[in-house]
Amino acid sequence: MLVAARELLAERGLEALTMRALAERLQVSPNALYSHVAGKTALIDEILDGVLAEVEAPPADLEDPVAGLDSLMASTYGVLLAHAELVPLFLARQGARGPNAQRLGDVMLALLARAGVTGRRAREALRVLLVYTIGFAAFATRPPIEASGAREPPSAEMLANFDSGLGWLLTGIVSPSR
Amino acid sequence: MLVAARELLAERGLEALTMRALAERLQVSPNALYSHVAGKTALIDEILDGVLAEVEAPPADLEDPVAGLDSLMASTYGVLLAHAELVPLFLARQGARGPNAQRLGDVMLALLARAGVTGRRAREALRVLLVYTIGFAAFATRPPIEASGAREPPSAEMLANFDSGLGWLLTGIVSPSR
DNA sequence: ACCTGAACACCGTTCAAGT
DNA sequence: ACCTGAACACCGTTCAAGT
Repeated sequence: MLVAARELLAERGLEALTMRALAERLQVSPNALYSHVAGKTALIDEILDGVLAEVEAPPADLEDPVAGLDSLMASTYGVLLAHAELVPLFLARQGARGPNAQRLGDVMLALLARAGVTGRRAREALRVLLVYTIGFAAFATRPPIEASGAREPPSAEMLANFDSGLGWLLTGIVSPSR
Repeated sequence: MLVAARELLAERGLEALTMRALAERLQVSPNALYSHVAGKTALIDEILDGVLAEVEAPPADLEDPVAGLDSLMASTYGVLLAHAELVPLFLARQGARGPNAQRLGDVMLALLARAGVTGRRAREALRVLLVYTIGFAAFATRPPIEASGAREPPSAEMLANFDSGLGWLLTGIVSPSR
């Protein structure tokens, strides 16, 4: 059922992911799905969390926690772009919940702690980094609102721009608070 | 019709904004609404753009364009928080379209130009600032995904955190490119 | 355990017709 | 110009019943 949902999403997009369409693809009646999942949002949560399994942990030989955060968020960004059709769902659900999201959050907090950022400030930094990453993926994925012309695919330039902003944020996060 | 929609939104939230509910509130049949607006998303676009009219332009006696951007984004953030129930819509629509959004974008681009940021880099900076501001409003507005405990209202601390990140971003944006 | 038939309570939108 | 009645083509979900 999860794989059928992902196929549907990949082939026909977000709006086509409907319990009824999913049932039809599985050659089953719509309500049969409720024997396997609590509801549509539970299904979506499972899909989103599954995608996060693709995020790569920073290389173990990295001694610099800030470089680790940089690497981790860049990987997350890449995974989001690779599943562009899901980005609006990540936005709507403000991330994901589930074991993979939990693990990702823990890794981020550990890296922040190693960088000397703890407690409330660490939780705030985590929020900012997630907002930035998911938000950027959303804008890279769909045309910007001032749509002036060409609709480009996620470009190397866009990725570079993401990296710049990420660097600015990380610098600020680990700099001494005012 | 627009005021009725805003009332519905304020009183009963996002999910209650339905063409049928709106029609009922206006004591009119659902399809009658289509004499006044092209469809539901057109209605939403009008509402979102209307909210942006509340954003205050930076004070005219500010000679520093970066301070102007700081002020402008802070005002935008405040307006978004004041309409928390609309933030998910801003996310979904990735901003707003309409005269007010247009004007806001133009002011931002003018300030960026005065700060020496033009062309593609200016458009990217605009995107980043919007992503950051809307994304932060979304996270300030609803519980974060790692929801560890208390659900706080948008706090002074959250606003301070927004300001910090905004400062980091602005610093990076106007610093010479690598 | 997992499915079906039937239904409930909704949606947004269109069309023809009325005033 | 602005409205209505009726309908279309959908949704997610529940319930009772079957195997």
